[in-house]
Amino acid sequence: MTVDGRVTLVPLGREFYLRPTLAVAADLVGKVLVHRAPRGVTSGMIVEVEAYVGERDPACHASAGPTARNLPMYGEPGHAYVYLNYGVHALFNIVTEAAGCPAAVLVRALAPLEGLALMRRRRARYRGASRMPDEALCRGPGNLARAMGITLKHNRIDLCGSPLSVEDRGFSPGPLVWSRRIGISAGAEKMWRCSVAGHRSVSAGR
DNA sequence: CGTTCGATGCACT
DNA sequence: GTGCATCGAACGT
Repeated sequence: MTVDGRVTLVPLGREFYLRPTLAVAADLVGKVLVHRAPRGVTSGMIVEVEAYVGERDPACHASAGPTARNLPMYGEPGHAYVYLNYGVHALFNIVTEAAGCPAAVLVRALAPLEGLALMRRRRARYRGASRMPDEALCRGPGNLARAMGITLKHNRIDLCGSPLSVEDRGFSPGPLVWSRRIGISAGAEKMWRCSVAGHRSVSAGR
Protein backbone atom coordinates (compact mmCIF):
# COMPACT_ATOMS: atom_id res chain seq x y z
CA MET A 1 0.00 0.00 0.00
CA THR A 2 1.26 3.47 -0.82
CA VAL A 3 1.09 6.47 1.56
CA ASP A 4 -2.10 7.80 0.00
CA GLY A 5 -3.79 4.45 0.35
CA ARG A 6 -3.63 3.27 -3.27
CA VAL A 7 -2.85 -0.37 -3.87
CA THR A 8 0.49 -0.96 -5.54
CA LEU A 9 0.35 -2.99 -8.74
CA VAL A 10 4.03 -3.90 -8.76
CA PRO A 11 4.55 -7.67 -8.87
CA LEU A 12 7.03 -9.30 -6.52
CA GLY A 13 10.53 -9.10 -8.00
CA ARG A 14 12.94 -11.88 -8.89
CA GLU A 15 14.77 -11.61 -5.55
CA PHE A 16 11.64 -12.71 -3.68
CA TYR A 17 11.74 -16.13 -5.37
CA LEU A 18 15.55 -16.46 -5.31
CA ARG A 19 15.56 -17.75 -1.72
CA PRO A 20 15.19 -21.05 0.14
CA THR A 21 11.88 -22.63 -0.90
CA LEU A 22 10.43 -22.98 2.61
CA ALA A 23 10.98 -19.25 3.23
CA VAL A 24 9.37 -18.35 -0.10
CA ALA A 25 6.45 -20.68 0.68
CA ALA A 26 5.77 -19.04 4.04
CA ASP A 27 6.09 -15.53 2.57
CA LEU A 28 3.76 -16.33 -0.34
CA VAL A 29 0.90 -16.88 2.11
CA GLY A 30 -0.87 -13.53 2.38
CA LYS A 31 0.33 -12.33 -1.04
CA VAL A 32 -2.11 -11.89 -3.92
CA LEU A 33 -2.13 -13.98 -7.09
CA VAL A 34 -3.48 -11.92 -10.01
CA HIS A 35 -4.43 -12.97 -13.53
CA ARG A 36 -5.18 -10.14 -15.96
CA ALA A 37 -6.81 -12.20 -18.71
CA PRO A 38 -8.68 -10.99 -21.80
CA ARG A 39 -11.92 -12.14 -20.16
CA GLY A 40 -11.22 -10.06 -17.05
CA VAL A 41 -9.16 -9.78 -13.90
CA THR A 42 -9.27 -12.43 -11.20
CA SER A 43 -7.26 -12.39 -7.99
CA GLY A 44 -7.09 -13.92 -4.55
CA MET A 45 -4.98 -13.97 -1.42
CA ILE A 46 -2.83 -17.08 -1.15
CA VAL A 47 -3.87 -19.07 1.94
CA GLU A 48 -2.32 -22.51 1.32
CA VAL A 49 0.91 -23.68 -0.34
CA GLU A 50 3.22 -26.69 -0.43
CA ALA A 51 7.00 -26.78 -0.91
CA TYR A 52 8.72 -29.29 -3.20
CA VAL A 53 12.43 -29.03 -2.69
CA GLY A 54 15.14 -30.54 -4.85
CA GLU A 55 16.11 -33.94 -6.19
CA ARG A 56 16.40 -35.34 -2.63
CA ASP A 57 12.69 -34.72 -1.96
CA PRO A 58 10.97 -37.95 -3.09
CA ALA A 59 7.68 -36.13 -3.69
CA CYS A 60 9.29 -33.53 -5.94
CA HIS A 61 8.98 -34.09 -9.68
CA ALA A 62 12.73 -33.52 -9.91
CA SER A 63 13.47 -36.53 -7.68
CA ALA A 64 14.55 -38.58 -10.71
CA GLY A 65 16.62 -35.80 -12.25
CA PRO A 66 15.74 -33.48 -15.13
CA THR A 67 13.05 -34.60 -17.59
CA ALA A 68 11.02 -32.93 -20.29
CA ARG A 69 8.20 -32.26 -17.86
CA ASN A 70 10.08 -30.92 -14.85
CA LEU A 71 12.57 -28.75 -16.76
CA PRO A 72 10.92 -25.48 -15.68
CA MET A 73 11.85 -26.33 -12.07
CA TYR A 74 15.52 -26.21 -13.08
CA GLY A 75 15.09 -22.79 -14.65
CA GLU A 76 14.95 -19.27 -13.32
CA PRO A 77 12.97 -18.68 -10.10
CA GLY A 78 9.84 -16.58 -10.46
CA HIS A 79 8.57 -18.57 -13.44
CA ALA A 80 5.51 -20.81 -13.46
CA TYR A 81 5.63 -24.60 -13.56
CA VAL A 82 2.20 -25.86 -14.63
CA TYR A 83 1.50 -29.50 -15.31
CA LEU A 84 -1.50 -31.75 -15.88
CA ASN A 85 -2.44 -34.10 -13.09
CA TYR A 86 -4.83 -37.06 -13.27
CA GLY A 87 -5.48 -36.05 -16.86
CA VAL A 88 -7.91 -33.45 -15.61
CA HIS A 89 -6.36 -30.73 -13.48
CA ALA A 90 -3.72 -28.10 -14.19
CA LEU A 91 -1.58 -27.59 -11.08
CA PHE A 92 0.14 -24.23 -10.66
CA ASN A 93 3.61 -24.01 -9.11
CA ILE A 94 6.06 -21.15 -8.67
CA VAL A 95 9.76 -21.92 -9.27
CA THR A 96 12.02 -21.03 -6.33
CA GLU A 97 15.53 -21.40 -4.90
CA ALA A 98 18.05 -20.76 -7.71
CA ALA A 99 18.60 -21.69 -11.36
CA GLY A 100 19.87 -25.27 -11.46
CA CYS A 101 18.34 -26.10 -8.05
CA PRO A 102 14.99 -27.69 -8.93
CA ALA A 103 12.34 -26.53 -6.44
CA ALA A 104 8.88 -25.00 -6.48
CA VAL A 105 5.90 -23.97 -4.40
CA LEU A 106 2.51 -25.47 -5.27
CA VAL A 107 -0.25 -22.92 -4.73
CA ARG A 108 -3.19 -24.87 -3.29
CA ALA A 109 -5.82 -22.32 -2.28
CA LEU A 110 -6.80 -18.65 -2.50
CA ALA A 111 -9.26 -16.43 -0.69
CA PRO A 112 -10.99 -14.86 -3.73
CA LEU A 113 -10.71 -11.04 -4.02
CA GLU A 114 -11.60 -9.84 -7.54
CA GLY A 115 -13.50 -11.36 -10.46
CA LEU A 116 -15.66 -13.75 -8.45
CA ALA A 117 -18.32 -13.83 -11.16
CA LEU A 118 -15.70 -14.82 -13.75
CA MET A 119 -14.32 -17.50 -11.42
CA ARG A 120 -17.82 -18.88 -11.08
CA ARG A 121 -18.31 -18.89 -14.86
CA ARG A 122 -15.01 -20.70 -15.41
CA ARG A 123 -16.05 -23.37 -12.93
CA ALA A 124 -19.57 -23.58 -14.29
CA ARG A 125 -18.94 -26.90 -16.06
CA TYR A 126 -19.22 -28.41 -12.62
CA ARG A 127 -22.71 -28.81 -11.26
CA GLY A 128 -23.54 -26.55 -8.35
CA ALA A 129 -20.91 -23.91 -9.14
CA SER A 130 -23.53 -21.18 -8.96
CA ARG A 131 -24.53 -21.91 -5.37
CA MET A 132 -21.03 -22.75 -4.24
CA PRO A 133 -19.85 -20.40 -1.43
CA ASP A 134 -17.28 -17.77 -2.46
CA GLU A 135 -14.59 -19.22 -0.22
CA ALA A 136 -14.72 -22.55 -2.11
CA LEU A 137 -14.10 -21.08 -5.59
CA CYS A 138 -10.28 -21.42 -5.33
CA ARG A 139 -10.10 -24.17 -2.70
CA GLY A 140 -7.77 -26.92 -3.91
CA PRO A 141 -5.05 -26.70 -6.57
CA GLY A 142 -7.19 -27.98 -9.46
CA ASN A 143 -10.09 -25.72 -8.57
CA LEU A 144 -7.76 -22.74 -8.18
CA ALA A 145 -6.26 -23.16 -11.64
CA ARG A 146 -9.67 -23.49 -13.26
CA ALA A 147 -11.17 -20.50 -11.44
CA MET A 148 -8.12 -18.33 -12.21
CA GLY A 149 -8.00 -19.36 -15.88
CA ILE A 150 -4.57 -20.93 -15.47
CA THR A 151 -3.86 -23.63 -18.06
CA LEU A 152 -0.89 -25.56 -19.44
CA LYS A 153 -0.26 -22.59 -21.72
CA HIS A 154 0.99 -20.73 -18.65
CA ASN A 155 3.79 -23.25 -18.11
CA ARG A 156 7.17 -21.42 -18.01
CA ILE A 157 5.56 -17.97 -17.95
CA ASP A 158 7.50 -15.28 -16.05
CA LEU A 159 5.53 -14.06 -13.03
CA CYS A 160 7.73 -10.96 -12.89
CA GLY A 161 6.17 -9.13 -15.83
CA SER A 162 3.29 -11.00 -17.45
CA PRO A 163 -0.52 -11.14 -17.14
CA LEU A 164 0.03 -13.60 -14.30
CA SER A 165 1.76 -12.19 -11.23
CA VAL A 166 1.99 -12.16 -7.45
CA GLU A 167 1.60 -8.85 -5.61
CA ASP A 168 2.07 -7.64 -2.05
CA ARG A 169 -1.02 -5.71 -0.99
CA GLY A 170 -0.05 -5.52 2.64
CA PHE A 171 -2.43 -8.16 3.95
CA SER A 172 -1.74 -9.84 7.28
CA PRO A 173 -3.15 -13.33 6.76
CA GLY A 174 -3.05 -14.38 10.42
CA PRO A 175 -1.20 -17.25 12.12
CA LEU A 176 0.40 -19.83 9.81
CA VAL A 177 0.44 -23.61 10.33
CA TRP A 178 2.88 -26.17 8.91
CA SER A 179 1.47 -29.64 8.20
CA ARG A 180 1.92 -32.71 5.99
CA ARG A 181 1.66 -32.35 2.23
CA ILE A 182 -1.52 -33.74 0.71
CA GLY A 183 -2.01 -36.49 -1.86
CA ILE A 184 1.51 -37.94 -1.86
CA SER A 185 2.99 -41.13 -0.44
CA ALA A 186 6.78 -40.74 -0.56
CA GLY A 187 8.02 -37.88 1.58
CA ALA A 188 4.66 -37.53 3.29
CA GLU A 189 6.30 -37.07 6.68
CA LYS A 190 7.78 -33.68 5.79
CA MET A 191 5.81 -30.75 7.22
CA TRP A 192 6.09 -28.66 4.09
CA ARG A 193 2.51 -27.49 3.68
CA CYS A 194 1.90 -23.98 4.95
CA SER A 195 -1.56 -22.50 5.42
CA VAL A 196 -3.47 -19.83 7.29
CA ALA A 197 -4.75 -21.42 10.50
CA GLY A 198 -8.47 -22.12 10.31
CA HIS A 199 -9.06 -20.19 7.08
CA ARG A 200 -12.26 -21.19 5.30
CA SER A 201 -10.60 -21.33 1.87
CA VAL A 202 -7.95 -23.87 2.90
CA SER A 203 -8.50 -27.21 1.15
CA ALA A 204 -7.99 -29.60 4.08
CA GLY A 205 -7.04 -29.78 7.72
CA ARG A 206 -9.06 -26.79 8.83
C1' DC B 1 -22.10 -36.99 8.21
C1' DG B 2 -18.53 -40.67 5.99
C1' DT B 3 -16.08 -43.46 2.26
C1' DT B 4 -15.43 -45.19 -2.40
C1' DC B 5 -14.55 -44.78 -7.10
C1' DG B 6 -14.40 -43.23 -12.07
C1' DA B 7 -12.80 -39.66 -15.18
C1' DT B 8 -8.98 -38.43 -18.02
C1' DG B 9 -4.11 -37.05 -20.48
C1' DC B 10 0.35 -37.58 -20.49
C1' DA B 11 5.14 -38.28 -18.67
C1' DC B 12 7.83 -41.82 -17.54
C1' DT B 13 9.45 -46.90 -17.40
C1' DG C 1 1.44 -50.27 -19.55
C1' DT C 2 1.46 -47.72 -15.03
C1' DG C 3 0.68 -44.12 -11.95
C1' DC C 4 -0.21 -39.82 -10.63
C1' DA C 5 1.10 -32.98 -5.93
C1' DT C 6 -7.43 -34.12 -7.79
C1' DC C 7 -12.32 -33.64 -7.78
C1' DG C 8 -17.03 -34.53 -7.02
C1' DA C 9 -20.90 -37.80 -7.82
C1' DA C 10 -22.70 -41.63 -5.82
C1' DC C 11 -23.40 -44.21 -2.64
C1' DG C 12 -23.52 -46.01 2.72
C1' DT C 13 -24.37 -44.76 7.76
